[in-house]
Amino acid sequence: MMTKPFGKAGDVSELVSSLGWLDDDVSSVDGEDSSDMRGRCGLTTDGLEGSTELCSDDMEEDEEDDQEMIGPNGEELPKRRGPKRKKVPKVRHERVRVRRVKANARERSRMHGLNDALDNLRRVMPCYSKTQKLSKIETLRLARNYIWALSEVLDSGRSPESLGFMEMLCKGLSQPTSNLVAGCLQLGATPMMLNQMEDNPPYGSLEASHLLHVKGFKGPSYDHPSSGECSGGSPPYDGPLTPPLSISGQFSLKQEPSPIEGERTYTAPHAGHYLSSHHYPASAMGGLPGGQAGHALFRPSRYELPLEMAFDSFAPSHMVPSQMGAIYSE
DNA sequence: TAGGCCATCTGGTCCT
DNA sequence: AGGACCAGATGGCCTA
Repeated sequence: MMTKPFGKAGDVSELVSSLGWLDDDVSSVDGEDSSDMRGRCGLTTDGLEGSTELCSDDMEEDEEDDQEMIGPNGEELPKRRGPKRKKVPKVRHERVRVRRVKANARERSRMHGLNDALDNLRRVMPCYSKTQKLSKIETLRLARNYIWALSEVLDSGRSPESLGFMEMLCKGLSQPTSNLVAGCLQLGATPMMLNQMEDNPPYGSLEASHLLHVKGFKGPSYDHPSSGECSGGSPPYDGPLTPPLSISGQFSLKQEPSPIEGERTYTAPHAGHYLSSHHYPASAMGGLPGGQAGHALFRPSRYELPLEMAFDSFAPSHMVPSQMGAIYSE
């Protein structure tokens, strides 16, 4: 990944300076810390370049140390009292810089690991596409809902094909994401699913979330992930990771309070709210809009379709807009 | 142009 | 001392 110039480092140091953090007195606290702080001045790209300009201010201050202080009106100010500030050797600055560069690299690596984990999480969500990634926050919300919904299936025998299941999945999600999830669950073996077949490598460590598809899950009778073959091994890859559910049940407008988000209220449905924003995943239509290379993040609003088209593709034949109340309502 | 999302840098804190 | 983790700041990219 390319590194970017850290353009505001100078601004920060200015701010810090204006706050007096770079005052001479700082040197009496800890030489390394103060030099570390001053070392931010002039940091450019990743701290890899610009090492020569690093801490140039610091050196200038060192020189000022030996000069007479001049007041705002040109008058001579008394020489600063107190212990003479130690000159921080360049070697130390270099050490600090190297430490910072290494820390940056570690931090990048750490964040990449975090993003990889998030990607793995995306792959086991009910709607996954390599080319249309859910945002981080939406991924986490959907994962939470997914766990919650699957737990409900296990505990209460609620059918994963019920509207309630999808409602649980969509609670708290943005409307575009809700629409995406709803679309995925209803479309079954859609182009998106085919896309996943191609996109997904064998990936078995999170099989619990595939249970609806992989194991032909029908309800509580399914082996709990904590037992049997699902407990420790990695079952062979068995098709798309997303459970290709088809919502065959009648939509109801019943709103249940969320046990995991009590503060959120889902009010009475707005007529035609479901898919009302016309947001529609292009991959569900069999392809992505061209161009826009380099930005894989899911931008649902880019894939707008007229509401009628969306319904034609999403909704079961028996479903009418008036029945599709507040899948998502906020 | 505003807003959302992201990657990166950074300093602070805690732990080993 | 150094690494992991965290949160704030910042700028880039993209879309509406």
